[in-house]
Amino acid sequence: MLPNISSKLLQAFVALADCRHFTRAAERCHLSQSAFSAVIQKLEAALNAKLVERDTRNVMLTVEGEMFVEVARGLLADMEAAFGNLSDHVARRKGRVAIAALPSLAANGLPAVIAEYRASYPGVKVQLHDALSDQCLHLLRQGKVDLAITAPSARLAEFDTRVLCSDPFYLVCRRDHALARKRRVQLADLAGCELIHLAKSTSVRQHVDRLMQGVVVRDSGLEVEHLATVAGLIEHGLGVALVPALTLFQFKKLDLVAVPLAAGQPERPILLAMPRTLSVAARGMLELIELRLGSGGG
Amino acid sequence: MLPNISSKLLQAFVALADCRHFTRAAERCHLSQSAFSAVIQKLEAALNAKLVERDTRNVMLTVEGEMFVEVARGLLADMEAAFGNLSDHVARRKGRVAIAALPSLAANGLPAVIAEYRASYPGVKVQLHDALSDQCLHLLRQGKVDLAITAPSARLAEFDTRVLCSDPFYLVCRRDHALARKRRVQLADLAGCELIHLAKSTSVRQHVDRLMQGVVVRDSGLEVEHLATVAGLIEHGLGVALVPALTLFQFKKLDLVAVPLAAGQPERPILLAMPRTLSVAARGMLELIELRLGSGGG
DNA sequence: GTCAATTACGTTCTCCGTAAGGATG
DNA sequence: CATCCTTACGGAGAACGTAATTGAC
Repeated sequence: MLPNISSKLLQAFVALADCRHFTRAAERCHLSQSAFSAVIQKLEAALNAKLVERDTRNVMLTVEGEMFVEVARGLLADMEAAFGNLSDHVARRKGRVAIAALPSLAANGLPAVIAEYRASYPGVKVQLHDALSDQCLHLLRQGKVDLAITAPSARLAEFDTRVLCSDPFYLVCRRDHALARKRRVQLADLAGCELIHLAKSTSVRQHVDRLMQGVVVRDSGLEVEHLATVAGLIEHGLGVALVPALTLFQFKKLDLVAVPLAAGQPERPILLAMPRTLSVAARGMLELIELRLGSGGG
Repeated sequence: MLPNISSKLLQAFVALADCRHFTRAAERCHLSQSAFSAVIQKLEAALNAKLVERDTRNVMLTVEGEMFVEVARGLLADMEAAFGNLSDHVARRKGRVAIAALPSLAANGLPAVIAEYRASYPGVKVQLHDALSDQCLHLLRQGKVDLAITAPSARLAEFDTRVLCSDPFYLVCRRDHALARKRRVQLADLAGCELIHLAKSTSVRQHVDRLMQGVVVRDSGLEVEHLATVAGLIEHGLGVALVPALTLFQFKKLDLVAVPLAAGQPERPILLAMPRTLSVAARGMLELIELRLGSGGG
């Protein structure tokens, strides 16, 4: 039905309409005059309409030509806008990258990366959501963010993931606790301690359970949802907890001590999760994040 | 700046976006699968953007691809609308023809022609202005009409004109006038009559002056602007007049006699005047008018 | 092993520039 | 006769199809 019209044909016709002169219009299109003539004929054939009245001395558009030239201008403008827009996105002069990240990373590692990215690509809007891992995943699933920096979860299966870095565990206890003085603690040191747990659904809890296989602790019976609660419980002498380094900021204001585990213990991986296709802008951000925050890089 | 994008490329990409499958999309475009693959690559190269993520097993658009496919759909829709519209005009399924014609022709010859035209091309709007020759010319110059059927005028030089037919002169007189009985009158018969004149600016007057060269008439001193006035003057016995047949309708209601001039006398030509370019619809009307009303035809 | 996209390659067609032709003022 | 659009023609490059290749499941 629709004939094969190219932007070149339209540009040629618009040039002719502007110049009303084959030779000059041909120059404007960087074509020989005869090639240009052929282009116009091809357009007329494709549209099955005479667009130009040739008088060998005068060039004038037919009524249908006048009608079509306005359409052609519109189409070319649309094309140019579309191409420019796409080109802007590819060149990262435009666009948006939304990131969801665990609060600690959002507060510590990411700001520098975002600043660097914005300096390079000031036209790209960067959005940052600080959220706990569940919420990160939710935002990713909703398509609200392009990248999520979060802890592992079974529900990440539908996304592409890669390990960004890993997060060592710390023992958090009161200043007067027996282990508070040590520079590092062994898992065996925890034998007999009362451990305060997070809910079984959390990835932290699952890691801790794995770490503590074979170590006998006293059952505190305390299993709560929020780290702030954990902190309060510890502060009141109800036990100790094992938490990843990136959550320690939740304990900072209190008079508690965080002691790193001895080297060689499994750490909680921090993942970069993303949908299977990324915008150019998001891919750039991904690369920068891996470069600056990845285990390999800085 | 703008790369050469053709509707074929856009259609191919839209087909791919719809099918998410090279082979099926290729079929839809009536291309071999390899040619289709090349088309997509060409589009990507032209836009300098990766539009499709190929997995050999899965085809999925990139973010930029999703962005562009909507644009492509819009462009194609615009093209199709533009092409359809143009095509409608060329096929005379749409359009407008406006005609200005002398009242007598508008009332007598044209209605049948217009009816025939509308039966053939019911989508084309036909507008008819009945107007005296000056007004016809004015409408033509304003671009309000495509065709004018009118009497000669020096100011028609800027337009294309062709003779449609010619308009013989009649003597108009009272029933009791000496010449009222004759079946035809010779110019010499008018010798000694009092001739009532139209203003010198009118084409009728110029014709009459040419006809009457060498015939001596009595000077009535009456020179008026409107034929209705001429009629009134004749009715009251103040003279006679020579007028073209197509103006006789202005005398019909009165008790006057119109006698044709003897054969062989110059007649007033009736012209078809038009701008140098005509729409397809107007050209069709022009041809029909010449066929039905022209001296050669019906 | 099969399905599906890409690459390889030869044919055909299109596009383009040079040059000759023809119409107009 | 000078201008300017069209036609003629030949070579370079693009487009296409067939067939071989690669890759994923």
